[in-house]
Amino acid sequence: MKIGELAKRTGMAASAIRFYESRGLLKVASRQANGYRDYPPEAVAVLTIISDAQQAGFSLDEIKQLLPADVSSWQHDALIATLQRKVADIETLQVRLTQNKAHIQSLIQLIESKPEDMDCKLNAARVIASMGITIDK
Amino acid sequence: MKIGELAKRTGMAASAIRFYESRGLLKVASRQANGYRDYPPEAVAVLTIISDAQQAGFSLDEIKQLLPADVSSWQHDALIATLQRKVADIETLQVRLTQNKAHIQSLIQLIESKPEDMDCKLNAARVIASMGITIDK
DNA sequence: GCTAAGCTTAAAGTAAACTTTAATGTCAAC
DNA sequence: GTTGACATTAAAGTTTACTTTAAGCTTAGC
Repeated sequence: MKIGELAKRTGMAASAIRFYESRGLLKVASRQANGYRDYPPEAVAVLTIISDAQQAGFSLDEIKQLLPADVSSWQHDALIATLQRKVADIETLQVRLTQNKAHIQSLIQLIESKPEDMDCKLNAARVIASMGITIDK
Repeated sequence: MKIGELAKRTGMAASAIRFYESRGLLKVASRQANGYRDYPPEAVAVLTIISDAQQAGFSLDEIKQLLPADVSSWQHDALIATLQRKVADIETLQVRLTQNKAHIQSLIQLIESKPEDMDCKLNAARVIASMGITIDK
């Protein structure tokens, strides 16, 4: 498959795919007789992994560590340790998000129940104060 | 409080604080007689909000929308709409994180249960294949 | 045979979020 | 009264993750 189709299938730009190759995340694609890159179907899966890992908060360098050029050289323990660190990171972020969400929701409550006679500035101050208290770590 | 102490208290670099001011996230600090920035204690809370919001995946521009320069000019409805959009964003992110976490965990299971007699390449291929399947959106 | 779409490359550009640099000013301590 | 820590500014530099550009092949359709 040529780069355009791979791009279409993964939703990525062809330029991004070439970029990943240049950064060593993708092994150098074989070429057709005309010099065009020729990808095997598995390339879709690899790009999907890259995009998913990115969404999970991995940087391209981290992903590169997870997907070394030579697949057969994966280091069992290092790989597991990395993955476990990521799970821990995700859990930390989840706790954070849950708290922030609760705090934003109580803020919405607070603003919606704003007493009509309370002047704008006081209300704003109250909002700020509540954010300071509730979003605080 | 001067910028150095604010930096120490928030764990941010002074240059970052000046940068936030320049980008309009922080209202322009008042100055001491000597020209040094002078911050009220609340500045710590505001910076904490900024840092928390960032960790939750908000860009500085988004945070700026949440924390306009002139606090007294907050528009009730717009504010609530913004906050509700943020809750929705957080929920989207939560779903994604939950999925990614599950996928990483099943990957760990898979790698840990690697049959001893399975050669490296086959195992790696299995891992890749499973990532394609499991991490897929 | 021509045009348009799609491929190639290297190199430059972009956006976000800062940091670093350089040149200078202030202030507390010795 | 000079050293050293901390402050100021504008401007340039950095990193990440790409995109865009320019200039030039290849290929499919009319």
